[in-house]
Amino acid sequence: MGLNKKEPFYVTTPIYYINDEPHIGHFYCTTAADVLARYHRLIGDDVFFATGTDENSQKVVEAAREKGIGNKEFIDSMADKWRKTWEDLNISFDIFIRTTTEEHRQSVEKLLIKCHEKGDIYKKEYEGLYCMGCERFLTEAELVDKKCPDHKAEPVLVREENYFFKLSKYEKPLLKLFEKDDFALPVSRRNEMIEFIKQGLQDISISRLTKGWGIPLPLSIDPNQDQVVYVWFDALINYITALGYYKDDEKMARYWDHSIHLVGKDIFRFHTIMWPAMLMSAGLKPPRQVFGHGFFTINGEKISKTLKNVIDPLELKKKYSADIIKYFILKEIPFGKDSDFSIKRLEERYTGDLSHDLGNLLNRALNMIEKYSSGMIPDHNKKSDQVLIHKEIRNEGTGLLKVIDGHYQRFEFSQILDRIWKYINNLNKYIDQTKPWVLKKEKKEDELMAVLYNCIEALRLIALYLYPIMPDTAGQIFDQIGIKDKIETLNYLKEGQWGRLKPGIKTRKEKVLFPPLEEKGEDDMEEKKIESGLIEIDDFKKVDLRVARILEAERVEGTDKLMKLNIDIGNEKRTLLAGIAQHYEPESLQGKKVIVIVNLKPRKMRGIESQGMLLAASDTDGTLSVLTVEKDIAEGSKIS
RNA sequence: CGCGGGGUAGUGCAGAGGUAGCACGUCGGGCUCAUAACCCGAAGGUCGAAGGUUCGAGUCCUUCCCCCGCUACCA
Repeated sequence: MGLNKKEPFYVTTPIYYINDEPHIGHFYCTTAADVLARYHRLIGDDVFFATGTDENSQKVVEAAREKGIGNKEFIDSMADKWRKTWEDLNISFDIFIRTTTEEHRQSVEKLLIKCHEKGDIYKKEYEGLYCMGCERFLTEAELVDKKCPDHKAEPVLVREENYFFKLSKYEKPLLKLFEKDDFALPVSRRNEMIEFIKQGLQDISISRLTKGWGIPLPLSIDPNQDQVVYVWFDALINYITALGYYKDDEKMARYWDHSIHLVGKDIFRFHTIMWPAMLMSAGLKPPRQVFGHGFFTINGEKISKTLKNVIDPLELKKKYSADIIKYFILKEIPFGKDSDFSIKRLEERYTGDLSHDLGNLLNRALNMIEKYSSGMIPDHNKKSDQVLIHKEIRNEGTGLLKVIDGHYQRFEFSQILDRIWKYINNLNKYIDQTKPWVLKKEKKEDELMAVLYNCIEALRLIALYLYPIMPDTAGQIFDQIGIKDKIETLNYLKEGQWGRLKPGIKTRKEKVLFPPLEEKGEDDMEEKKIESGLIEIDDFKKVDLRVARILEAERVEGTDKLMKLNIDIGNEKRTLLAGIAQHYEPESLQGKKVIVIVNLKPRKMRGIESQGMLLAASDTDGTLSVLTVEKDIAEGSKIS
């Protein structure tokens, strides 16, 4: 790595789970990979950038059946959705990997056979607690109340004959791998993994009895052909399928030694322990680097489908451009840490940093050039280079190139933006100090032209530096300055020098960059009201509240809090679940008139569908009281 | 319980032994090229608590408190 050597560079995102909908967290990781890819292309490296979808999960079958379509139809439509999402968000991936392709099947087979030849795969009967939701075996220690903590379902005792991979054999080589201090980042997570290995590794099951979906084990390993490869084991292999491992493509030799996996902290262990071991077994090198980034909360809450706080990046893009979102997520979070995502913060950043600092700077510089230099880039005034204030602005600008490179090597995206913005602020200051409008009045033409040139030249550098993170914005700045070249085609090192901008070019000031948000209209107002906690009467009217009479109540088996209620809402009877079992006896509820939301989207819990929600009040002492009506009133009565 | 992360200005964060910093917000001033913008200045902190080490402690040690995650049955 480094600015002077041109090297191959291979960056990957995880392949995303095909049943998921893309959300801001996926976008975060993918953006980081995109930024790295763009930066390395810019400095002249030979870049390959892979992303894709993980499609061999058992749950595909269920999901397809639920939708009433074929498996293939389902995965094709979902894969399409993921690919389109990234395309729409201007992600510059080179390949989109799908694990249901024949190529991937061949990769998996090839790698497995290598591991098998090495003697690292064996058959063993296994008995364990299997969670259908997770598609994995759980240990006793992981269970909460005998249930899977993620899926709240009791795992089933499964006895299966499976194929195992000798992970335990690789403890020492793995520890050795971790000695390379930049193999696994950030350091905190690296240390955790080292501790984990030191506690001893267990062999892992890598196959499941077939249920008609997934990659069959190679014939030479499983003569019965009744097992498919465990989805996790096959998923990791996508990273080499992308390089044509199955056909010994030259890409494998070219890129593999330069691989960087960006992954979420949740799957860091798979990528830094299991995956390297698999590769070593197959006679391949481990990945060069794995980076585990942090997670977002949304307005302080964990991203969760049940909380309905999943933010679709494409929805967000309708109001804020991809560049704006990218700026925000990379600026706001030190890569590797967790942080919060909120529209309020995003808008604050937009107004302060993008609109007022950068947008306004470009606008004022172009305006002055139009006014004082008839829209032409003025001549580069050599004499001014000796004046301290001008010299400083030049040096800071050209010096950034190296500083930024250092931050890229360490994945410090927020620092890159910090440094660029420091420069933007200094430029604003520079204009204030040199006062071009005074120079004009005093007819100091030479100095005026020097200042104008320096401003616009500095903005050219800013655009250049900004390109990997905000490609559209950078392009627009180039356009408005009047430069015809596309940034991605330029020689970065050369363009990072001062004075590349040729005098005499006509500037092309267009629409202002990052206009104030208010102009965007009513959506905005609504958003603000919600943020401030105020709602419109119409918002309230969306909620259909009714009086209901409880017919029967019973505790839900195996839960502390859930009570199953059969209720009568006048024209129909319904079942709903309420978390009140610790506060009420079932008998005492019978016949009670209570208040329920009847138009709430039904939701299944513990296998029972709850068709509504019971309203109750609770205080900080933990007292809970169900809402009821003050006079007897017919069930089904509307509340408004 | 245990293991991690964290508690620093109104808010969001940085700092890891030597005069408490940044951004936003607030207040005051300047400027007029500009997107009610930009620039300058000020106010604002007993750095979670208590003890200790040290000439000197956000920074090291000990104990404790609180928040968050691992580990969300409040649909």
